[in-house]
Amino acid sequence: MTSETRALAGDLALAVVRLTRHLRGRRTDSRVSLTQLSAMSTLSQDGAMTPGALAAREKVQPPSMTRVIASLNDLGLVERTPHPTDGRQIIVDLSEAGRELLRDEAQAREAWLTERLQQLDQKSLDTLRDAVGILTTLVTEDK
Amino acid sequence: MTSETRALAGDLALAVVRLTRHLRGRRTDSRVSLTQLSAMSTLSQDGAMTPGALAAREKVQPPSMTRVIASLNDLGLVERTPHPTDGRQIIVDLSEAGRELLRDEAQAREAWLTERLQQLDQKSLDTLRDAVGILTTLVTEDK
DNA sequence: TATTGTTATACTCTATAACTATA
DNA sequence: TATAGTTATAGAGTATAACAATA
Repeated sequence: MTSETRALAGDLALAVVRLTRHLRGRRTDSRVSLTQLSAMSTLSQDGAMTPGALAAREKVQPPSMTRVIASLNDLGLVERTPHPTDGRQIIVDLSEAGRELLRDEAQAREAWLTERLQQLDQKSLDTLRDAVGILTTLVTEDK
Repeated sequence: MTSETRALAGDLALAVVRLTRHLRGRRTDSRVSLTQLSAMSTLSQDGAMTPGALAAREKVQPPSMTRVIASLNDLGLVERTPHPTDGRQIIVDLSEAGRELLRDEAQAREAWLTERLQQLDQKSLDTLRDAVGILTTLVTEDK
């Protein structure tokens, strides 16, 4: 049973790594990468926050998030405003263009994956939906 | 329904990308990366083959596979032998050390993930097991 | 001193384009 | 010519270490 779980961990790791390879490699018509979209989704769900907080939510190191924010800022998708009381910090939030992109493009983005999913039966779709919830919990749970 | 599927595709993409980030970033005591392990798994399951064939199975471009094979060769985990009749081709196969690594280390490798999984109930584990099968089909199916 | 964010630097993974050797 | 593999080069995504500004 523990050994089964270990085997499942290995299989799951390979499956998600391989799917990620496809998703990243694929041209999507979207202006943003999955890394950028992930950060934007968190801002949308949890609201404006500092770069440090966003790095923590996304589970990346602060310098990595600095770069993601800079790229999104260059695209006009996020805005940075000074922290009202602490001069060291800044607040990052989605711009109007960022919100619009999430609203209009986010779901149309994964066309390849959507097409694949449409060939599955309802039971498989339900399984994947459940799995997404479980995987999200795995990653979100604090280390 | 189609719109639900589109939403699922977006959620699934974010979930697997985030989990992959964790899996890649984590130090594992293993001598091989997930990319290397993925190629080794394919060699183990499907047997010796040319670099081109391995690139096709793994759905990467040939130059990418060249590098993976070179790194595994440096580690002594795969061996390259000339093709018996076609001087352009070579045959890549796991070495004895490579087989041993897959046998002994592969499952112990994802310690972090295994620990997380052990905190799930049986129903969630079953769901993930089913999901792994579905995800694998998604990626394996020819584009 | 401690904290926040950034800069500097480097490594992995992947790609496309161009090259070499063989068929 | 066409094919298999490699080399050259580049870009994305991530990390750690060192720094600057502020608390």
